[in-house]
Amino acid sequence: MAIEIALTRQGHQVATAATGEEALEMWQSQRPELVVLDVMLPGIDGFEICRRIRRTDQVPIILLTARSDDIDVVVGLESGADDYVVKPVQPRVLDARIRAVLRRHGNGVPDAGDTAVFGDLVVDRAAMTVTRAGEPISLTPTELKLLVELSRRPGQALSRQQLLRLVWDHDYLGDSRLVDACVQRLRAKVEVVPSEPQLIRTVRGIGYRLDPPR
Amino acid sequence: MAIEIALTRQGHQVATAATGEEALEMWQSQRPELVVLDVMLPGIDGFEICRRIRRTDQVPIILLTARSDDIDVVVGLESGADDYVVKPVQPRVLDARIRAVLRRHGNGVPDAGDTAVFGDLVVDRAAMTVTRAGEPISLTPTELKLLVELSRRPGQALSRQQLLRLVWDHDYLGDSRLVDACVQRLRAKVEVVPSEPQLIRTVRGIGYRLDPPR
DNA sequence: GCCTCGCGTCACAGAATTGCCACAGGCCTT
DNA sequence: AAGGCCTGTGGCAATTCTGTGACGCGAGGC
Repeated sequence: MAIEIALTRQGHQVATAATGEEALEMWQSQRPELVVLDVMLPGIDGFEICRRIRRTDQVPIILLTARSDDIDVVVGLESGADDYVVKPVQPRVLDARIRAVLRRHGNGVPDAGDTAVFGDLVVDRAAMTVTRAGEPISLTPTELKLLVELSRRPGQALSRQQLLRLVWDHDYLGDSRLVDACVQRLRAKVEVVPSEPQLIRTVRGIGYRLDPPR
Repeated sequence: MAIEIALTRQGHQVATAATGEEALEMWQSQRPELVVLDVMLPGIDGFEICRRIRRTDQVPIILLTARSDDIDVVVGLESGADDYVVKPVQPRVLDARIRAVLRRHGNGVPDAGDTAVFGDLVVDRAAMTVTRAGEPISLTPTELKLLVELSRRPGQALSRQQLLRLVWDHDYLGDSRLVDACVQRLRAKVEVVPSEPQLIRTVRGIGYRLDPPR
C-alpha cells in the first residue's frame, strides 16, 4: 500500500502483513525495530495484537486508524502503544512520528540513530554495523565513523576540512593524505569495484560525497 | 485554563506558566515529571522551549497546538518532543497520551513484566532473573544491571560513556577499564564460549552491543 | 599537447584498544 | 569480629589501527 512505499522511500526497511495473525507471526520471526499497526485489520484487531506483543516485547508500536474516535485513542494507548496516528496521514508526518518514537525508545539514549540505505549497502547507525547485500562488513572505528558521517548527509559533498572536524575532531588540515587514506580503506571494503567507486564519490577540489545509487 | 483543571482531576499535579520564559524558569526550578507545551505561547515559542529543554534534559515533552499543520507536527517532533497533540483535545485523550509517554519513559507505570530473549538466554526484567537454556544464572548486582540495560536496547551499540551513565550513574569517563572488566565478568557467566562472545559483542572504538542471535 | 596540481596507493612503525589477570578495599553476612 | 563476596584499579600483552611520507598517475587548465 501507499504507506509501505512511502516508508521505504524514507529509508526504512518495511515488511507488511495482511492479517492480524500474520502480523504476530512476522513480529516473532523478524523482530522488527518498530511496528506500525492498523487497528482495523482482518483477523485479530490491532488493539489485541498490541497487547499480545506488549506481553513479551518492548518494541515500539504505532497504531494507525481511520477512526478518530477519542475512545479509540485512549484504548489504543492503554493497550501499550507508543503513539496513535489517525489516517489520513502525510508520509512525512508518519516518518517524523516514527523517528520520534525511535529516538525516545531506550530512555532517550542520544544518537539512537536510524539506518541509511544506499542500494544494497545498509548503514545502521544504532547498531553501528554496516552490511552489503545482507553480508556484514567489518570496519575499523575510524572507517565506521567516516561512513556514518557521510551517510548522515547523503548526496552532499563534504570537504576534507569538514570531515576532519566530524570524524577526527581536528581543526587543522595540513597537507595531509589522512582523509584520502581513510576513504581509500573504506572504499576497499564497501565498494564493489574500489577503483570505480559508485557510492563514495570524489569531488575534485572539495572532498567526498556519499551518493544514493541512480 | 480548562486543561489544567482536567489534568488535575485526572490525578496529576499541575503547574502552569503564562509565558515561554516563565515555562523555562519553572522547568528549571520545579523539575517536573512531564512538560505539556503550548506551541503558541507569548514570548519564546514552544518549539524553541522544547529545543532548549532538550539540550540538557530528557524530561518527557508533549507539544500542544491549535494548528494542525503537517509541517508543525514534523518540526515539533524534530525539536525533540515525545508527542504532538492537536487542539481541541478531549481531556481523557490528553491523559492517555500523557500516560503513554510516561509509561514509555519508565517513570510512570512500572514495566509490565517484560522479558527479553536472546537465543537460549532469557532476561526477565520483571523478576530480575537471568536463565540460559532454562538454567538460572547467578549474577552480581552490577552484572545484572549491565545486562538489563543492554537487553533494553538489543542490537544497539552502547558507548562506554552511555553504559557508565546507565549502570553506574557516572558522568566522567577516565581511562577506566571499569566497563570492560564488568563486561568480561558478565561474559564469563553468560556466554557459551567467553573468548568468542556471541551475545555481548564488542564494537571497537565505541563500546558494546547485545545482539539477538542470527 | 604539455604542465601542474590533486588524488590514489602502498608500506611501515608508533599508537591506541581491548582482553585478561591479580589484588585490595569495602560491604554484607554470619 | 571474621570471613566471603563484589567491585574498582592498575598493569600487561596481544592485536589491531592509524597517521605519515613517498611515489606515480590522471584530470584539468592553458
